[in-house]
Amino acid sequence: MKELIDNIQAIQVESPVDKIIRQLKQLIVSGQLKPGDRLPAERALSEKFGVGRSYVREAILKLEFYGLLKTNPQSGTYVSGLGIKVIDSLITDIIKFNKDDFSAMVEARYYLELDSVRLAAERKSSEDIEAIEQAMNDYEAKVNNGESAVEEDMLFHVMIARATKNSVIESMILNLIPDLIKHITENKICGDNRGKAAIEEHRAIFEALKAGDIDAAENAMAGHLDEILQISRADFAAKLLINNS
Amino acid sequence: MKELIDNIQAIQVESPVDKIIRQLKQLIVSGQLKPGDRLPAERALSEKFGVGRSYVREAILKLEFYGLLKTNPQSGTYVSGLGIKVIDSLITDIIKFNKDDFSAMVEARYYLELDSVRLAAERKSSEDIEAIEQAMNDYEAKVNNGESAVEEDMLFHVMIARATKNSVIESMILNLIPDLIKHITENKICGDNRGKAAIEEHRAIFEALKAGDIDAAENAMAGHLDEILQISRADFAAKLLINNS
DNA sequence: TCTCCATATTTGGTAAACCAATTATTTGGT
DNA sequence: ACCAAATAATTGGTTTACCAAATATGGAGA
Repeated sequence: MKELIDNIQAIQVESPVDKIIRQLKQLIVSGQLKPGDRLPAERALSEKFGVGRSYVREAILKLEFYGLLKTNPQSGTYVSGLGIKVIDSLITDIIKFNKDDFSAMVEARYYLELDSVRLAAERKSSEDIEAIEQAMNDYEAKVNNGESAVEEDMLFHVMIARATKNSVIESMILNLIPDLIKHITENKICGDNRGKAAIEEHRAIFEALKAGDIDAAENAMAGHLDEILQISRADFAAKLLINNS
Repeated sequence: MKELIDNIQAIQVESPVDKIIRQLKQLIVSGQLKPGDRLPAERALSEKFGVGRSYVREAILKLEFYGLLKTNPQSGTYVSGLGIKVIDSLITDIIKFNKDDFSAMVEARYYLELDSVRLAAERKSSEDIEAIEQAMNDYEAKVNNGESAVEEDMLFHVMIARATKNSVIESMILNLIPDLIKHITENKICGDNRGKAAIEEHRAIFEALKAGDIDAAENAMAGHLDEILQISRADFAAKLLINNS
Protein backbone atom coordinates (compact mmCIF):
# COMPACT_ATOMS: atom_id res chain seq x y z
CA MET A 1 0.00 0.00 0.00
CA LYS A 2 2.55 2.50 1.14
CA GLU A 3 4.82 1.96 -1.82
CA LEU A 4 1.97 2.44 -4.27
CA ILE A 5 1.11 5.83 -2.87
CA ASP A 6 4.74 6.80 -2.86
CA ASN A 7 5.12 5.84 -6.49
CA ILE A 8 2.11 7.82 -7.60
CA GLN A 9 3.52 10.93 -6.04
CA ALA A 10 7.03 10.21 -7.19
CA ILE A 11 6.13 10.07 -10.87
CA GLN A 12 4.73 13.54 -11.23
CA VAL A 13 7.39 15.43 -9.32
CA GLU A 14 9.75 16.19 -12.22
CA SER A 15 9.63 19.93 -12.23
CA PRO A 16 9.70 21.98 -15.43
CA VAL A 17 13.12 23.22 -14.37
CA ASP A 18 14.57 19.74 -14.14
CA LYS A 19 13.01 18.93 -17.48
CA ILE A 20 14.78 21.90 -19.05
CA ILE A 21 18.08 21.04 -17.41
CA ARG A 22 17.75 17.52 -18.76
CA GLN A 23 17.14 18.84 -22.28
CA LEU A 24 20.06 21.24 -22.08
CA LYS A 25 22.23 18.36 -20.99
CA GLN A 26 21.01 16.37 -23.97
CA LEU A 27 21.87 19.26 -26.30
CA ILE A 28 25.39 19.31 -24.91
CA VAL A 29 26.15 15.59 -24.81
CA SER A 30 24.70 15.15 -28.29
CA GLY A 31 27.14 17.73 -29.58
CA GLN A 32 24.54 20.23 -30.79
CA LEU A 33 25.88 22.56 -28.13
CA LYS A 34 29.61 22.59 -27.53
CA PRO A 35 31.53 23.93 -24.53
CA GLY A 36 32.09 27.63 -25.02
CA ASP A 37 29.11 28.02 -27.34
CA ARG A 38 26.40 30.52 -26.78
CA LEU A 39 23.03 29.16 -25.81
CA PRO A 40 20.03 30.01 -27.97
CA ALA A 41 18.20 33.05 -26.63
CA GLU A 42 15.94 32.47 -23.64
CA ARG A 43 12.90 33.19 -25.78
CA ALA A 44 13.94 30.63 -28.35
CA LEU A 45 14.55 28.03 -25.66
CA SER A 46 11.24 28.66 -23.94
CA GLU A 47 9.43 28.29 -27.24
CA LYS A 48 11.36 25.18 -28.22
CA PHE A 49 10.75 23.55 -24.85
CA GLY A 50 7.16 24.69 -24.75
CA VAL A 51 7.33 26.41 -21.37
CA GLY A 52 7.43 29.94 -20.06
CA ARG A 53 10.64 31.90 -20.06
CA SER A 54 10.56 32.03 -16.26
CA TYR A 55 11.43 28.38 -16.10
CA VAL A 56 14.21 28.71 -18.62
CA ARG A 57 15.67 31.53 -16.56
CA GLU A 58 15.35 29.49 -13.39
CA ALA A 59 17.12 26.56 -14.98
CA ILE A 60 19.90 28.80 -16.28
CA LEU A 61 20.22 30.35 -12.84
CA LYS A 62 20.65 26.94 -11.28
CA LEU A 63 23.25 25.81 -13.79
CA GLU A 64 25.04 29.10 -13.38
CA PHE A 65 25.19 28.51 -9.65
CA TYR A 66 26.98 25.26 -10.34
CA GLY A 67 29.40 26.95 -12.70
CA LEU A 68 28.18 25.30 -15.88
CA LEU A 69 26.77 28.36 -17.59
CA LYS A 70 27.75 31.99 -17.57
CA THR A 71 25.27 34.62 -18.65
CA ASN A 72 26.46 38.02 -19.79
CA PRO A 73 23.72 40.66 -19.71
CA GLN A 74 22.57 41.90 -23.07
CA SER A 75 24.83 39.41 -24.75
CA GLY A 76 23.89 35.85 -24.08
CA THR A 77 24.40 32.79 -21.97
CA TYR A 78 27.46 30.68 -22.59
CA VAL A 79 28.34 27.10 -21.83
CA SER A 80 31.40 26.78 -19.63
CA GLY A 81 34.64 25.72 -21.26
CA LEU A 82 34.62 22.41 -19.40
CA GLY A 83 34.78 19.18 -21.32
CA ILE A 84 31.63 17.35 -22.27
CA LYS A 85 32.33 14.53 -19.85
CA VAL A 86 32.66 16.87 -16.88
CA ILE A 87 29.53 18.77 -17.86
CA ASP A 88 27.67 15.51 -18.27
CA SER A 89 28.76 14.34 -14.83
CA LEU A 90 27.86 17.59 -13.15
CA ILE A 91 24.41 17.90 -14.69
CA THR A 92 23.59 14.31 -13.90
CA ASP A 93 24.54 15.00 -10.33
CA ILE A 94 22.53 18.23 -10.13
CA ILE A 95 19.39 16.47 -11.31
CA LYS A 96 19.70 13.49 -9.05
CA PHE A 97 20.83 15.46 -6.02
CA ASN A 98 18.51 14.58 -3.23
CA LYS A 99 18.48 16.15 0.20
CA ASP A 100 16.39 13.29 1.54
CA ASP A 101 19.34 10.97 1.86
CA PHE A 102 19.82 11.59 5.53
CA SER A 103 22.31 8.83 6.16
CA ALA A 104 24.57 10.38 3.53
CA MET A 105 24.11 13.76 5.15
CA VAL A 106 24.90 12.50 8.62
CA GLU A 107 27.94 10.69 7.33
CA ALA A 108 29.17 13.72 5.39
CA ARG A 109 28.65 15.82 8.47
CA TYR A 110 30.63 13.36 10.54
CA TYR A 111 33.72 13.67 8.39
CA LEU A 112 33.33 17.41 7.86
CA GLU A 113 33.13 17.99 11.60
CA LEU A 114 36.27 15.99 12.22
CA ASP A 115 38.11 18.10 9.68
CA SER A 116 36.50 21.21 11.10
CA VAL A 117 37.47 20.58 14.70
CA ARG A 118 41.07 19.81 13.75
CA LEU A 119 41.42 23.07 11.85
CA ALA A 120 39.66 24.95 14.61
CA ALA A 121 42.04 23.58 17.24
CA GLU A 122 44.87 24.80 15.08
CA ARG A 123 43.58 28.27 14.26
CA LYS A 124 41.14 29.39 16.93
CA SER A 125 41.38 32.89 18.27
CA SER A 126 40.42 33.90 21.77
CA GLU A 127 37.17 35.37 20.40
CA ASP A 128 36.39 32.01 18.82
CA ILE A 129 36.91 30.27 22.13
CA GLU A 130 34.58 32.74 23.81
CA ALA A 131 31.87 32.23 21.20
CA ILE A 132 32.16 28.46 21.45
CA GLU A 133 32.00 28.56 25.22
CA GLN A 134 28.95 30.79 25.09
CA ALA A 135 27.17 28.37 22.74
CA MET A 136 28.14 25.49 25.01
CA ASN A 137 26.69 27.24 28.04
CA ASP A 138 23.46 28.05 26.20
CA TYR A 139 23.10 24.40 25.36
CA GLU A 140 23.72 23.24 28.91
CA ALA A 141 21.28 25.74 30.33
CA LYS A 142 18.48 24.48 28.12
CA VAL A 143 19.20 20.82 28.72
CA ASN A 144 19.44 21.29 32.47
CA ASN A 145 16.09 23.00 32.22
CA GLY A 146 14.66 19.86 30.67
CA GLU A 147 14.11 21.49 27.29
CA SER A 148 15.06 20.27 23.86
CA ALA A 149 18.23 21.95 22.63
CA VAL A 150 18.93 20.60 19.19
CA GLU A 151 19.52 24.04 17.78
CA GLU A 152 21.83 25.12 20.56
CA ASP A 153 23.75 21.93 19.94
CA MET A 154 24.09 22.83 16.27
CA LEU A 155 25.13 26.37 17.10
CA PHE A 156 27.99 24.97 19.15
CA HIS A 157 29.19 23.13 16.08
CA VAL A 158 28.71 26.16 13.85
CA MET A 159 30.92 28.23 16.12
CA ILE A 160 33.62 25.59 15.87
CA ALA A 161 33.32 25.64 12.08
CA ARG A 162 33.63 29.41 12.14
CA ALA A 163 36.88 29.09 14.05
CA THR A 164 38.45 27.19 11.14
CA LYS A 165 38.60 30.51 9.24
CA ASN A 166 37.66 28.49 6.19
CA SER A 167 34.44 29.93 4.76
CA VAL A 168 33.90 26.98 2.43
CA ILE A 169 33.98 24.38 5.17
CA GLU A 170 31.80 26.59 7.32
CA SER A 171 29.28 26.94 4.50
CA MET A 172 29.19 23.23 3.88
CA ILE A 173 28.41 22.49 7.50
CA LEU A 174 25.85 25.28 7.65
CA ASN A 175 24.09 23.91 4.60
CA LEU A 176 23.63 20.55 6.22
CA ILE A 177 22.31 21.88 9.50
CA PRO A 178 18.69 22.80 8.73
CA ASP A 179 17.98 19.36 7.33
CA LEU A 180 19.86 17.67 10.13
CA ILE A 181 17.86 19.54 12.73
CA LYS A 182 14.64 18.66 10.98
CA HIS A 183 15.56 15.02 10.75
CA ILE A 184 16.78 14.73 14.33
CA THR A 185 13.75 16.50 15.74
CA GLU A 186 11.19 14.58 13.71
CA ASN A 187 12.68 11.17 14.35
CA LYS A 188 13.51 11.85 17.98
CA ILE A 189 16.91 10.37 17.36
CA CYS A 190 18.30 11.57 20.65
CA GLY A 191 17.00 9.92 23.77
CA ASP A 192 16.51 11.91 26.96
CA ASN A 193 19.83 10.83 28.43
CA ARG A 194 21.59 11.84 25.22
CA GLY A 195 21.31 15.50 26.09
CA LYS A 196 23.04 15.01 29.44
CA ALA A 197 25.75 12.85 27.94
CA ALA A 198 26.34 15.43 25.24
CA ILE A 199 27.14 18.05 27.86
CA GLU A 200 30.19 16.13 28.96
CA GLU A 201 31.20 15.44 25.37
CA HIS A 202 30.90 19.10 24.45
CA ARG A 203 33.11 20.01 27.38
CA ALA A 204 35.73 17.52 26.31
CA ILE A 205 35.71 18.99 22.80
CA PHE A 206 35.89 22.48 24.17
CA GLU A 207 38.78 21.77 26.51
CA ALA A 208 40.77 20.10 23.76
CA LEU A 209 40.06 23.04 21.45
CA LYS A 210 41.07 25.56 24.07
CA ALA A 211 44.28 23.68 24.71
CA GLY A 212 44.94 23.47 20.98
CA ASP A 213 45.24 19.71 21.19
CA ILE A 214 44.31 18.70 17.66
CA ASP A 215 44.15 14.94 18.09
CA ALA A 216 42.27 15.12 21.38
CA ALA A 217 39.74 17.47 19.81
CA GLU A 218 39.20 15.10 16.90
CA ASN A 219 38.79 12.12 19.20
CA ALA A 220 36.32 13.95 21.38
CA MET A 221 34.32 15.02 18.34
CA ALA A 222 34.38 11.52 16.91
CA GLY A 223 33.04 10.14 20.17
CA HIS A 224 30.37 12.80 20.26
CA LEU A 225 29.13 12.10 16.75
CA ASP A 226 29.62 8.36 16.72
CA GLU A 227 26.27 7.39 18.20
CA ILE A 228 24.19 9.38 15.74
CA LEU A 229 26.31 8.09 12.88
CA GLN A 230 25.65 4.50 13.93
CA ILE A 231 21.91 5.12 14.30
CA SER A 232 21.79 6.74 10.91
CA ARG A 233 23.61 3.88 9.25
CA ALA A 234 21.25 1.41 10.87
CA ASP A 235 18.30 3.45 9.60
CA PHE A 236 19.80 3.42 6.15
CA ALA A 237 20.21 -0.35 6.19
CA ALA A 238 16.63 -0.77 7.39
CA LYS A 239 15.35 1.49 4.62
CA LEU A 240 17.21 -0.57 2.05
CA LEU A 241 15.53 -3.69 3.35
CA ILE A 242 12.06 -2.14 3.11
CA ASN A 243 12.58 -0.82 -0.38
CA ASN A 244 13.95 -4.08 -1.63
CA SER A 245 11.18 -6.19 -0.12
CA MET B 1 43.89 54.39 -4.91
CA LYS B 2 43.20 50.74 -5.31
CA GLU B 3 40.92 50.58 -2.31
CA LEU B 4 38.89 53.50 -3.52
CA ILE B 5 38.16 51.90 -6.83
CA ASP B 6 37.32 48.67 -5.14
CA ASN B 7 34.87 50.40 -2.87
CA ILE B 8 33.10 52.15 -5.71
CA GLN B 9 32.56 48.87 -7.45
CA ALA B 10 31.70 47.05 -4.28
CA ILE B 11 28.84 49.38 -3.45
CA GLN B 12 26.88 48.91 -6.62
CA VAL B 13 27.26 45.16 -6.96
CA GLU B 14 24.73 44.30 -4.25
CA SER B 15 22.12 42.53 -6.31
CA PRO B 16 18.42 43.10 -5.71
CA VAL B 17 18.25 39.52 -4.47
CA ASP B 18 20.87 40.04 -1.78
CA LYS B 19 19.14 43.23 -0.78
CA ILE B 20 15.90 41.36 -0.28
CA ILE B 21 17.60 38.59 1.65
CA ARG B 22 19.18 41.17 3.88
CA GLN B 23 15.80 42.78 4.54
CA LEU B 24 14.17 39.45 5.27
CA LYS B 25 16.95 38.72 7.71
CA GLN B 26 16.31 42.06 9.35
CA LEU B 27 12.61 41.24 9.65
CA ILE B 28 13.47 38.00 11.39
CA VAL B 29 16.17 39.17 13.77
CA SER B 30 14.10 42.21 14.72
CA GLY B 31 11.31 39.89 15.75
CA GLN B 32 8.72 41.19 13.28
CA LEU B 33 8.87 37.75 11.69
CA LYS B 34 9.19 34.78 13.99
CA PRO B 35 10.29 31.24 13.16
CA GLY B 36 7.30 29.30 11.92
CA ASP B 37 5.47 32.43 10.78
CA ARG B 38 4.13 32.88 7.32
CA LEU B 39 5.86 35.43 5.17
CA PRO B 40 3.81 38.27 3.72
CA ALA B 41 2.61 37.43 0.22
CA GLU B 42 5.13 37.80 -2.56
CA ARG B 43 3.20 40.71 -3.99
CA ALA B 44 3.21 42.52 -0.67
CA LEU B 45 6.93 41.96 -0.26
CA SER B 46 7.72 43.13 -3.77
CA GLU B 47 5.72 46.28 -3.20
CA LYS B 48 7.20 46.91 0.22
CA PHE B 49 10.74 46.41 -1.08
CA GLY B 50 10.05 48.40 -4.21
CA VAL B 51 11.17 45.71 -6.62
CA GLY B 52 9.60 43.25 -9.03
CA ARG B 53 8.11 40.01 -7.76
CA SER B 54 10.67 38.01 -9.75
CA TYR B 55 13.40 39.15 -7.42
CA VAL B 56 11.36 38.29 -4.38
CA ARG B 57 10.76 34.85 -5.81
CA GLU B 58 14.44 34.44 -6.58
CA ALA B 59 15.40 35.39 -3.04
CA ILE B 60 12.83 33.00 -1.60
CA LEU B 61 14.12 30.26 -3.88
CA LYS B 62 17.63 30.80 -2.63
CA LEU B 63 16.64 30.77 1.02
CA GLU B 64 14.53 27.71 0.39
CA PHE B 65 17.56 25.97 -1.06
CA TYR B 66 19.36 26.62 2.19
CA GLY B 67 16.45 25.28 4.21
CA LEU B 68 15.44 28.57 5.79
CA LEU B 69 12.09 28.97 4.08
CA LYS B 70 9.51 26.49 2.90
CA THR B 71 6.93 27.55 0.35
CA ASN B 72 3.69 25.66 0.01
CA PRO B 73 1.97 26.30 -3.31
CA GLN B 74 -1.28 28.24 -3.06
CA SER B 75 -0.77 28.68 0.63
CA GLY B 76 2.27 30.73 1.48
CA THR B 77 5.92 30.75 2.34
CA TYR B 78 6.93 29.90 5.87
CA VAL B 79 10.00 30.61 7.95
CA SER B 80 11.69 27.45 9.16
CA GLY B 81 11.23 26.53 12.78
CA LEU B 82 14.87 27.14 13.55
CA GLY B 83 15.84 29.54 16.27
CA ILE B 84 16.60 33.14 15.48
CA LYS B 85 20.29 32.69 16.22
CA VAL B 86 20.65 29.85 13.75
CA ILE B 87 18.69 31.71 11.08
CA ASP B 88 20.80 34.78 11.64
CA SER B 89 24.00 32.77 11.30
CA LEU B 90 22.84 31.03 8.16
CA ILE B 91 21.64 34.15 6.36
CA THR B 92 24.79 36.04 7.23
CA ASP B 93 26.74 33.18 5.76
CA ILE B 94 24.64 32.99 2.60
CA ILE B 95 25.17 36.67 1.91
CA LYS B 96 28.86 36.70 2.56
CA PHE B 97 29.56 33.41 0.83
CA ASN B 98 32.21 34.10 -1.71
CA LYS B 99 33.42 31.64 -4.27
CA ASP B 100 36.51 33.76 -4.84
CA ASP B 101 38.25 32.48 -1.76
CA PHE B 102 40.26 29.93 -3.64
CA SER B 103 42.60 29.01 -0.85
CA ALA B 104 39.60 28.05 1.28
CA MET B 105 38.23 26.04 -1.64
CA VAL B 106 41.49 24.23 -2.22
CA GLU B 107 41.80 23.48 1.45
CA ALA B 108 38.23 22.24 1.74
CA ARG B 109 38.80 20.10 -1.29
CA TYR B 110 41.94 18.66 0.27
CA TYR B 111 40.12 17.38 3.32
CA LEU B 112 37.05 16.29 1.39
CA GLU B 113 39.18 14.24 -0.97
CA LEU B 114 40.94 12.50 1.89
CA ASP B 115 37.59 11.53 3.36
CA SER B 116 36.36 10.59 -0.09
CA VAL B 117 39.23 8.29 -0.96
CA ARG B 118 39.00 6.51 2.38
CA LEU B 119 35.31 5.78 1.91
CA ALA B 120 35.90 4.80 -1.69
CA ALA B 121 38.59 2.32 -0.71
CA GLU B 122 36.12 0.81 1.69
CA ARG B 123 33.07 0.64 -0.56
CA LYS B 124 34.18 0.54 -4.17
CA SER B 125 32.51 -1.88 -6.53
CA SER B 126 34.19 -3.45 -9.53
CA GLU B 127 32.32 -1.00 -11.76
CA ASP B 128 33.73 1.89 -9.76
CA ILE B 129 37.24 0.54 -10.22
CA GLU B 130 36.67 0.29 -13.95
CA ALA B 131 35.38 3.85 -14.18
CA ILE B 132 38.29 5.17 -12.14
CA GLU B 133 40.80 3.29 -14.24
CA GLN B 134 39.20 4.61 -17.42
CA ALA B 135 39.45 8.18 -16.16
CA MET B 136 43.05 7.59 -15.17
CA ASN B 137 43.90 6.28 -18.62
CA ASP B 138 42.20 9.23 -20.30
CA TYR B 139 44.30 11.56 -18.23
CA GLU B 140 47.54 9.77 -19.01
CA ALA B 141 46.80 9.70 -22.72
CA LYS B 142 46.32 13.45 -22.84
CA VAL B 143 49.36 14.24 -20.74
CA ASN B 144 51.57 11.90 -22.78
CA ASN B 145 50.29 13.71 -25.83
CA GLY B 146 51.58 16.95 -24.39
CA GLU B 147 48.11 18.39 -23.86
CA SER B 148 46.63 20.03 -20.81
CA ALA B 149 44.45 17.61 -18.89
CA VAL B 150 43.05 19.49 -15.92
CA GLU B 151 39.55 18.26 -16.59
CA GLU B 152 40.56 14.65 -16.99
CA ASP B 153 42.39 14.99 -13.71
CA MET B 154 39.21 16.24 -12.05
CA LEU B 155 37.16 13.48 -13.61
CA PHE B 156 39.47 10.95 -11.99
CA HIS B 157 38.64 12.49 -8.63
CA VAL B 158 34.93 12.66 -9.39
CA MET B 159 34.88 8.95 -10.12
CA ILE B 160 36.52 8.27 -6.78
CA ALA B 161 33.92 10.43 -5.06
CA ARG B 162 31.19 8.51 -6.83
CA ALA B 163 32.59 5.27 -5.44
CA THR B 164 31.94 6.49 -1.89
CA LYS B 165 28.21 5.89 -2.51
CA ASN B 166 27.65 9.07 -0.54
CA SER B 167 25.77 11.51 -2.75
CA VAL B 168 26.35 14.42 -0.39
CA ILE B 169 30.11 14.11 -0.39
CA GLU B 170 30.05 13.60 -4.14
CA SER B 171 27.98 16.74 -4.60
CA MET B 172 30.26 18.79 -2.42
CA ILE B 173 33.30 17.81 -4.43
CA LEU B 174 31.46 18.37 -7.70
CA ASN B 175 30.44 21.84 -6.64
CA LEU B 176 34.02 22.82 -6.05
CA ILE B 177 35.32 21.49 -9.33
CA PRO B 178 34.28 24.12 -11.89
CA ASP B 179 35.87 26.89 -9.89
CA LEU B 180 38.93 24.83 -9.16
CA ILE B 181 39.42 24.08 -12.83
CA LYS B 182 38.99 27.75 -13.68
CA HIS B 183 41.47 28.81 -11.05
CA ILE B 184 44.06 26.18 -11.90
CA THR B 185 43.86 26.88 -15.61
CA GLU B 186 43.99 30.64 -15.32
CA ASN B 187 46.85 30.75 -12.87
CA LYS B 188 48.81 27.95 -14.51
CA ILE B 189 49.33 26.45 -11.11
CA CYS B 190 50.65 23.19 -12.47
CA GLY B 191 54.04 23.23 -14.10
CA ASP B 192 54.79 21.02 -17.07
CA ASN B 193 56.43 18.35 -15.01
CA ARG B 194 53.45 18.30 -12.65
CA GLY B 195 51.38 16.42 -15.21
CA LYS B 196 53.93 13.65 -15.50
CA ALA B 197 54.38 13.39 -11.75
CA ALA B 198 50.62 13.24 -11.29
CA ILE B 199 50.47 10.13 -13.46
CA GLU B 200 52.48 8.18 -10.94
CA GLU B 201 50.50 9.60 -8.06
CA HIS B 202 47.23 8.68 -9.70
CA ARG B 203 48.45 5.15 -10.17
CA ALA B 204 49.44 4.90 -6.53
CA ILE B 205 45.99 6.07 -5.50
CA PHE B 206 44.34 3.69 -7.90
CA GLU B 207 46.33 0.66 -6.77
CA ALA B 208 45.60 1.38 -3.12
CA LEU B 209 41.92 1.80 -3.94
CA LYS B 210 41.81 -1.41 -5.92
CA ALA B 211 43.50 -3.27 -3.08
CA GLY B 212 41.10 -1.70 -0.60
CA ASP B 213 43.97 -0.36 1.45
CA ILE B 214 42.34 2.60 3.16
CA ASP B 215 45.40 4.15 4.77
CA ALA B 216 47.57 3.73 1.70
CA ALA B 217 44.88 5.36 -0.41
CA GLU B 218 44.66 8.31 1.94
CA ASN B 219 48.42 8.74 2.03
CA ALA B 220 48.66 8.60 -1.74
CA MET B 221 45.90 11.18 -2.09
CA ALA B 222 47.49 13.44 0.51
CA GLY B 223 50.76 13.32 -1.37
CA HIS B 224 48.98 14.05 -4.63
CA LEU B 225 47.15 17.10 -3.30
CA ASP B 226 49.85 18.40 -1.03
CA GLU B 227 51.69 20.51 -3.56
CA ILE B 228 48.64 22.43 -4.76
CA LEU B 229 47.57 22.95 -1.16
CA GLN B 230 50.93 24.49 -0.31
CA ILE B 231 50.87 26.73 -3.38
CA SER B 232 47.37 27.86 -2.57
CA ARG B 233 48.27 28.68 1.02
CA ALA B 234 51.29 30.68 -0.17
CA ASP B 235 49.02 32.55 -2.61
CA PHE B 236 46.66 33.28 0.21
CA ALA B 237 49.40 34.66 2.41
CA ALA B 238 50.66 36.82 -0.45
CA LYS B 239 47.17 38.19 -1.05
CA LEU B 240 46.85 39.09 2.59
CA LEU B 241 50.08 41.04 2.37
CA ILE B 242 48.91 42.97 -0.67
CA ASN B 243 45.52 43.82 0.78
CA ASN B 244 47.03 44.98 4.05
CA SER B 245 49.65 47.18 2.44
C1' DT C 1 -26.39 29.46 17.90
C1' DC C 2 -24.07 26.34 15.13
C1' DT C 3 -23.03 23.96 10.77
C1' DC C 4 -22.28 23.65 6.06
C1' DC C 5 -22.04 25.01 1.50
C1' DA C 6 -21.49 28.74 -2.04
C1' DT C 7 -18.75 32.52 -3.16
C1' DA C 8 -15.13 35.94 -3.02
C1' DT C 9 -10.49 36.72 -2.14
C1' DT C 10 -5.72 35.61 -1.74
C1' DT C 11 -2.08 32.52 -2.64
C1' DG C 12 2.00 30.95 -5.42
C1' DG C 13 2.63 29.23 -10.40
C1' DT C 14 3.05 30.63 -15.07
C1' DA C 15 3.23 33.29 -19.12
C1' DA C 16 3.53 37.48 -21.58
C1' DA C 17 4.84 42.36 -22.18
C1' DC C 18 7.96 46.08 -21.69
C1' DC C 19 12.68 48.10 -21.12
C1' DA C 20 17.45 49.51 -21.89
C1' DA C 21 21.63 48.01 -23.69
C1' DT C 22 24.03 45.59 -27.15
C1' DT C 23 24.79 43.85 -31.65
C1' DA C 24 23.85 43.32 -36.54
C1' DT C 25 22.49 45.57 -40.65
C1' DT C 26 21.76 48.94 -43.81
C1' DT C 27 22.65 53.14 -45.92
C1' DG C 28 24.91 57.22 -47.25
C1' DG C 29 29.07 59.40 -48.27
C1' DT C 30 33.84 59.21 -49.79
C1' DA D 1 35.00 49.23 -52.88
C1' DC D 2 35.22 50.77 -48.28
C1' DC D 3 34.22 53.00 -44.11
C1' DA D 4 31.07 55.37 -40.69
C1' DA D 5 27.03 56.61 -38.85
C1' DA D 6 22.16 55.75 -38.35
C1' DT D 7 18.80 52.37 -37.63
C1' DA D 8 16.65 47.91 -37.00
C1' DA D 9 16.67 43.60 -34.54
C1' DT D 10 18.00 40.80 -30.62
C1' DT D 11 19.67 40.19 -26.06
C1' DG D 12 18.92 39.44 -20.99
C1' DG D 13 16.65 42.31 -17.11
C1' DT D 14 12.37 43.58 -15.06
C1' DT D 15 7.67 44.28 -14.42
C1' DT D 16 3.04 43.20 -15.08
C1' DA D 17 -1.05 40.35 -16.07
C1' DC D 18 -3.39 36.06 -15.85
C1' DC D 19 -4.36 31.28 -13.93
C1' DA D 20 -5.87 27.46 -10.94
C1' DA D 21 -5.81 25.98 -6.41
C1' DA D 22 -6.37 26.93 -1.60
C1' DT D 23 -8.36 29.60 1.94
C1' DA D 24 -11.20 32.83 4.17
C1' DT D 25 -15.84 34.76 4.38
C1' DG D 26 -20.62 35.02 4.89
C1' DG D 27 -25.12 33.86 4.67
C1' DA D 28 -28.83 30.20 4.58
C1' DG D 29 -30.74 26.36 6.88
C1' DA D 30 -31.19 23.42 11.04
